[in-house]
Amino acid sequence: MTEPRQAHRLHILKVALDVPLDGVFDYLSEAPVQIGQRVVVPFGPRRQVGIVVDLADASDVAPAKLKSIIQYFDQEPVLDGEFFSLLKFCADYYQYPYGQALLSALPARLRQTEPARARQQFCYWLNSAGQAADISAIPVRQAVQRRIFAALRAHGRLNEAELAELSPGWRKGLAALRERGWIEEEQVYAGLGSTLHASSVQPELNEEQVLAVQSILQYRDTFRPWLLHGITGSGKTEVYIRLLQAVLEGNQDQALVLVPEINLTPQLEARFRTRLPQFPLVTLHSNLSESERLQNWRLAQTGAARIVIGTRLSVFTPLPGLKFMIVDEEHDTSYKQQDGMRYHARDVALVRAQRRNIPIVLGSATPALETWHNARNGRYGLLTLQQRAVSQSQLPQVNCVDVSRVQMQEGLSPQLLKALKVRLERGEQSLLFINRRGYAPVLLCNACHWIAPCMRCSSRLVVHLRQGFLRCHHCGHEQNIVRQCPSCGNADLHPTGNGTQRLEETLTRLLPEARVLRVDRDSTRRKHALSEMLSAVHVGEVDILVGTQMLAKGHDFPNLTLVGVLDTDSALFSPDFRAAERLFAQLMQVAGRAGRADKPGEVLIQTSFPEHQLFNALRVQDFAAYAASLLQEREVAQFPPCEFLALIKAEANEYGPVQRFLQFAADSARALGTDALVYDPVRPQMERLKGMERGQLLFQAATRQTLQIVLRQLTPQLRAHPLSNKIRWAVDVDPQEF
DNA sequence: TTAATAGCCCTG
DNA sequence: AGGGCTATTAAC
Repeated sequence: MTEPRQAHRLHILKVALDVPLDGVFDYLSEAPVQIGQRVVVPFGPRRQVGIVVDLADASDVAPAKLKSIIQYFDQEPVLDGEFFSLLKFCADYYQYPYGQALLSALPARLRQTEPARARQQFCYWLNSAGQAADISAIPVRQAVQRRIFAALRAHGRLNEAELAELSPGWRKGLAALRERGWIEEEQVYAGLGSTLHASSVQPELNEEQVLAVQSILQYRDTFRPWLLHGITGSGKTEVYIRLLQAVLEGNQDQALVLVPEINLTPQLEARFRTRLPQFPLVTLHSNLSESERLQNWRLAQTGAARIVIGTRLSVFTPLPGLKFMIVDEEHDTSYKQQDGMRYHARDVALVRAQRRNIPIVLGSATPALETWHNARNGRYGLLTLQQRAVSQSQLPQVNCVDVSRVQMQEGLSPQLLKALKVRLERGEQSLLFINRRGYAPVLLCNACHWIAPCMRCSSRLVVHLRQGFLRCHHCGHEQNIVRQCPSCGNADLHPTGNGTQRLEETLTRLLPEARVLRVDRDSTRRKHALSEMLSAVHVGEVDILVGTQMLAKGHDFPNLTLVGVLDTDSALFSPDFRAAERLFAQLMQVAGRAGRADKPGEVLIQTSFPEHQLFNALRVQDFAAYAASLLQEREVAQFPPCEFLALIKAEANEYGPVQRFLQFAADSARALGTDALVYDPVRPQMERLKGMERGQLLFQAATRQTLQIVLRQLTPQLRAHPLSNKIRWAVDVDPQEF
């Protein structure tokens, strides 16, 4: 790791820029500059933000070409060597230009040429006059003022986040107190968190949890990946908390916790904040404003934040004291970046842990097959939590309903309807899980079987009856509902199949006494809609929840005892080899929603294939057995995790150039004499998307190294190809979607 | 990627 | 000649 050096007599700077070109650019510098510093440079006719990655005293570039730095951000903390080396590794591994990789890992504010200003926040306390004052001096009607005053008395110093919890109108109240001359203030780095709700209650750990904590703590300051395999409710979070406590206590070290999406961050964050109030904590996710993001990132970079909870991008956050990492729900697909540099945050985290020589814990109830494979072959330590730590509750009973053998009523089997009625009578809650939002997935002509297609995608338009339009869920295209079949002129067009809206409608009709709530992307678009809905469920204002996969994750509903699953069969025979793995993970997760407290749960799955091994494994909640059978399939097919894949994806207005470009790629790769298996260019599932014709080229190899060798030589050839600028293309190493 | 400019057809 | 368009090229 390179320490920042001063440029004394050296005056050539190697600057990385956010441009899709290999290599860095040389600039002249009049002033001393440090490696890791941000600068503004002239680049062609424009100005760009750059990062100084190296210093030199000579340049290969013609002296006349060399330009000077326009601006130095020399007041900012510099980027450290670990940041450079991790992104260098990723740029190489994922075939992405180094400069772009570096810049894309920075908060947006730092990619702009304007000086970056983080949000300034203050903390407040009572000065001696305030301490001497009495609350009776504040009129009773000034409730906010009184509350703030009382809180400052009780807690000493309060930051803005803490004050905001007291009242949304805290600024006014505080201004009034300041007016009285009672307040003292100081700039503070906010986001670090609140100690208002600190809790010192340490729940008792069960044996498995104790073993997990002890095992992991045996190997500090060593690269050691652990799979913490724990079913929903088995107490993984408590294990994380104990580990963080042990790792961070009594030092200045830092820990990074990766989470899949903002959706479940608030819960984890809240628990960490109450249980670990002694460690300043910041979050990094896309819901932050840019100034908050920059501030939190800086707190991480300077070491002020001891715990960082973040989504995939935060895996690159500079953390000088990083000693421990957690990747929660490590199987989650949102860890894979699907554009730009297509990195997998879990894999990058593993690389980072290895280079830093620190332990890393991957937690999941349904690990990715890659991770499971490594745990089974001993490369990762395997720790299992099988008991449900939350209570003495039992695992849910999983049953399949064979939909080919029963008379269905608008998508609902008699068994499922009956089960719903039973919960209604008992005053318990049910969840119906259906992965299709909208009213009906297709609009069908009964006479000629024409189906309303999307003009820009290879997909069907989904009927949104209430809003009165058809919508493509892939490109967002909307149009009025067609009244007459454009193919045969028939006016007999029917919304066919079940979506969340229709299911909601059906339930309201069949079970009029039930209070039905639909939770999908459409109904939760409003800012706090989801959390409002979830709390409505919690206080018992809802009997039946109808929802998409967004309900599968991380929400506990103690009174929920039935989960019905509709329409899963498409994933069972999907051409995507990971579809079944994902379905299994999803069903395990939904099953975990049922019967969390002392009430036993039931899961009813409607399927035409009740004997499918996936359901058999689900019935006994046996991840290991199902994983073993999947692994066997993958071995035969030579698919991951047994072998490794890379994909070149390309798209353009017409398929012709896409095909020619990919054929060139295939021919060149073969000409390079690679050991990788180079397939022929094919069209993906979704042949056309957003008006673009798509194609892809698959590479398969026994080792990552083999793929790396061929891609390293091939990518520059592709960049130089005449079609390179006419089509859109990208290399996807370890692709997740095909 | 961006943006300047080279080249080209067209009109007048 | 000059407008308006696309293709090409350079960027430290």
